[in-house]
Amino acid sequence: MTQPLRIDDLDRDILKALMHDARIPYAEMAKRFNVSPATVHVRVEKMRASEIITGTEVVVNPKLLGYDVCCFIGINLNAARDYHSAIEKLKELDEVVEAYYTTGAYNIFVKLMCHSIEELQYVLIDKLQAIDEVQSTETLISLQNPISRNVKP
Amino acid sequence: MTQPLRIDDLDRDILKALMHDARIPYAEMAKRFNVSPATVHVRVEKMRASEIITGTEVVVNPKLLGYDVCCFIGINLNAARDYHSAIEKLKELDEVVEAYYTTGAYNIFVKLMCHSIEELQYVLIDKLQAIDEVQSTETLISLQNPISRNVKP
DNA sequence: CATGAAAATGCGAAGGG
DNA sequence: CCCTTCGCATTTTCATG
Repeated sequence: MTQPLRIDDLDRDILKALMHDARIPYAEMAKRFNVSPATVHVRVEKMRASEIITGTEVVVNPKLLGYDVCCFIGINLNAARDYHSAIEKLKELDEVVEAYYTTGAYNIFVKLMCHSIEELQYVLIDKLQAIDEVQSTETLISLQNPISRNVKP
Repeated sequence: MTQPLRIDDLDRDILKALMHDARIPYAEMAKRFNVSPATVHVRVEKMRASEIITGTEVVVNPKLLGYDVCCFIGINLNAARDYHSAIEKLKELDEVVEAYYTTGAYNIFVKLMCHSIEELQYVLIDKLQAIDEVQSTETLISLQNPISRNVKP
């Protein structure tokens, strides 16, 4: 896996198209980029094999699923060595959708999605702060998400 | 749009499957959930129409595209009313992949992806801090991303 | 990298519980 | 009203040049 793969402009174009719509027909990309559908197929397979493309997923609107509250929480641990066990416990909380090991003010930084402020309060107090390894937390509530996109290939 | 749509267990199962693999055949979901492929089709169309599903995308590995540095930056603006114009300028920076309007210590919170620490330094000093509306920034570098997933339908 | 044919999948109409 | 069966159209996939 992960050989030092060469990505050319065609790969980049295909990738950009697929990052915008994973179900766009190969024939359409072929027409757009002036190659045959089979060539598109080969390139996509190559990028899957080299794990540049790791999968596909539908994009959902969390609000319409009832997730109205989005926030970030900086976590300080009692001891830095508690990192791994803390992460394992965070994985069990469905509300934690992202976690990062960070330098700076916090040991762990997480993104949380909740149905309501009440639920956030419950998750924060009774689930997150109930974790032994957690020493303190700092919460940042997001009111709006004006930019959300992927890296440029 | 967005009528108060009822989501039942079948919808949830289909959604979960599609969030894991947007190209899973309807026939396979049909077998798994004991309904006909056409029913799966109808449910997916319903969720697309109600905008619970807003699209599909391939999942890429940013590291293999050369994006080795991920960080979060808290931004304070000179004045809170500068929010909209600041966001417009942030949109023009390809390295800014997410932005949030937040309560608490910062006005705006962004996620940045860069190819290297050198590029981060350049983006931070010559692009981000060069924005008139920006008063100060605080950077949080992510060394690892042990949790990354979607909300539970 | 292109061609073309075979297999798989998506799609929508029409009918039944 | 929702689900299913069925047939056609599109798309993917692969062998060959």
